[in-house]
Amino acid sequence: MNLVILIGNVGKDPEIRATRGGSKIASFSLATSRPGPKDPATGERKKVVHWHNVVVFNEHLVTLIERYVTKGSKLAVVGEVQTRKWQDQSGSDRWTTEIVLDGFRGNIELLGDPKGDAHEDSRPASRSSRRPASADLDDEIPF
Amino acid sequence: MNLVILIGNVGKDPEIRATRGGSKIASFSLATSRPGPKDPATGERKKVVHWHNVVVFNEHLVTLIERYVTKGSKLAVVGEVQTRKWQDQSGSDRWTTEIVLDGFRGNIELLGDPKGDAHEDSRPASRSSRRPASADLDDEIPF
Amino acid sequence: MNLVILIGNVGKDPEIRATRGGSKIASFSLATSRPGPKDPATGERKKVVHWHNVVVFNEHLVTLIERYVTKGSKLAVVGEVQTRKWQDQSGSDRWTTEIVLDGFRGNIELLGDPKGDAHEDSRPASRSSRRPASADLDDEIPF
Amino acid sequence: MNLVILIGNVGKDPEIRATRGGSKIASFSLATSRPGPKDPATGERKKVVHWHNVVVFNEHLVTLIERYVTKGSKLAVVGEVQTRKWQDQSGSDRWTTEIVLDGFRGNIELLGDPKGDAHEDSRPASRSSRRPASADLDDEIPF
DNA sequence: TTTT
DNA sequence: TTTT
Repeated sequence: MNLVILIGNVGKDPEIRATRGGSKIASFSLATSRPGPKDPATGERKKVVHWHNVVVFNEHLVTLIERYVTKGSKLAVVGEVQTRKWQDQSGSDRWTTEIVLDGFRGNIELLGDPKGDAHEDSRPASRSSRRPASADLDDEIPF
Repeated sequence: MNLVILIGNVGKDPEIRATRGGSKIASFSLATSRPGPKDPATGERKKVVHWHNVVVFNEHLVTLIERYVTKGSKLAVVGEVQTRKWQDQSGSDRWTTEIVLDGFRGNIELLGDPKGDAHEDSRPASRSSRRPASADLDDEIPF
Repeated sequence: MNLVILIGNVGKDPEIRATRGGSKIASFSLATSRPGPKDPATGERKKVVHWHNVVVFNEHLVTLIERYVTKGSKLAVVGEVQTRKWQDQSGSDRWTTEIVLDGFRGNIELLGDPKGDAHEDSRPASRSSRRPASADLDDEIPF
Repeated sequence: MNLVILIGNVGKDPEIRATRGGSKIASFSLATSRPGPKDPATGERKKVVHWHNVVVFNEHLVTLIERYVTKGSKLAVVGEVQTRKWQDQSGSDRWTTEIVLDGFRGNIELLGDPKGDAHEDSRPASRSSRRPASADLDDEIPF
């Protein structure tokens, strides 16, 4: 078993790229945070933040991301932890760890966007930057 | 939320080290595996294996690891994904991702060891290398 | 291991009661939903909803619930599944299953309330029904 | 999100039944346990046990259960909590909560059986009661 | 680097 | 690099 559950906010607009095979991959960074230890001076808790690289191969989820996820979106993500090895320009081994959503593994739940409207399960309002109304997949232009 | 659940096998005997503060930290690698895609030629499924670096700060769990966990042990681990930044010898930024078990966060369940006896919830049989009978913490008989 | 993770909406204002020992317990119902199968006629997906009885023994979390959780709140909940046996008025055995948040087990993350302001990690705005300013635990002003 | 992860032991041999549609359903009880509070008299921790009703609709997993799971098997189970309503003989409403493994949701990992051989990922040894060699799906009799 |  |  290899299961990760994260709830957090997206750091930048997701990147969508295509594989040589023609399928799409989405990737984005996600910040999870929790209250840290109390500052003995001020009595306040600073947040402890961790950043995660999320990579999505599941076609349905890539479509969801293209439509609804932007910088600042709050998401719940279910995936797998994977570390892959690569070589840097000097030929040394390097490792990168990613949260991977692939095949039937993995899920995403939309929990709201920075403008304050959560659209989980609902038809989204217009999303100027990424979501011109004319591109809406379920609402094909009626003329 | 930042929650990871892994079930897998320990790659080497865990390392135990002490912090400057005197508390103990355990670390080990854990392999999770799942059936991969079918080989079209042989019809067999190769396993897909992922390795994870697990780091344990929780004192109770470090004790458990010292007593019962060795190379080959099968474990369930509940923790948090954390990526930390460090500088390599050339001064470049590098990142390492670990599965961290800290404070009340995190848990370990023993699911068996390579010799085939699972000791979850039971008093362990002797564990020659790591577990001389005289070191048994619950059964201190000093003579 | 016995771990449940739910994200959903609270069905009614939580109930808070005290044990004979003087500690507080919070309980509420939580609805999780996911897209169901497509209706072949309309092509629409109805939501499939499941309701859960959540019971919270953890003192810190009870305080959080008293302050911030009302009917409609969206929450992430981490707990344990527990089924307990009881006798109905005719003396027959009955079973009730609950999602229990107890001791160090269990956590709650606030994901927004029906009025649209998520207060995760932030000082809440006034919460008329449940949250008269004078009851605010961090701002005790006894006059 | 509605996600449950259990690790425990199967209480009885699973029951397999067919739906009117011809598909198979497996069901079994699973006991999870954890160390309870220390008995102040003896200093020992009794185990706290919880029983769960697991129902499996996923065809692949039903096959796995038929082949490998018997009373005493240790399993990891990933599923969903679902409560359904029914009427008892007097016509009163009753509720039953189950851990459901359905569609792509849900997974099972074999962690060992009571005879001590874990067969996760491996071809099983003979399993007298449920596993006559001639019924082995991957090892069809070659004559 | 593990395990079945 | 996010969010409240």
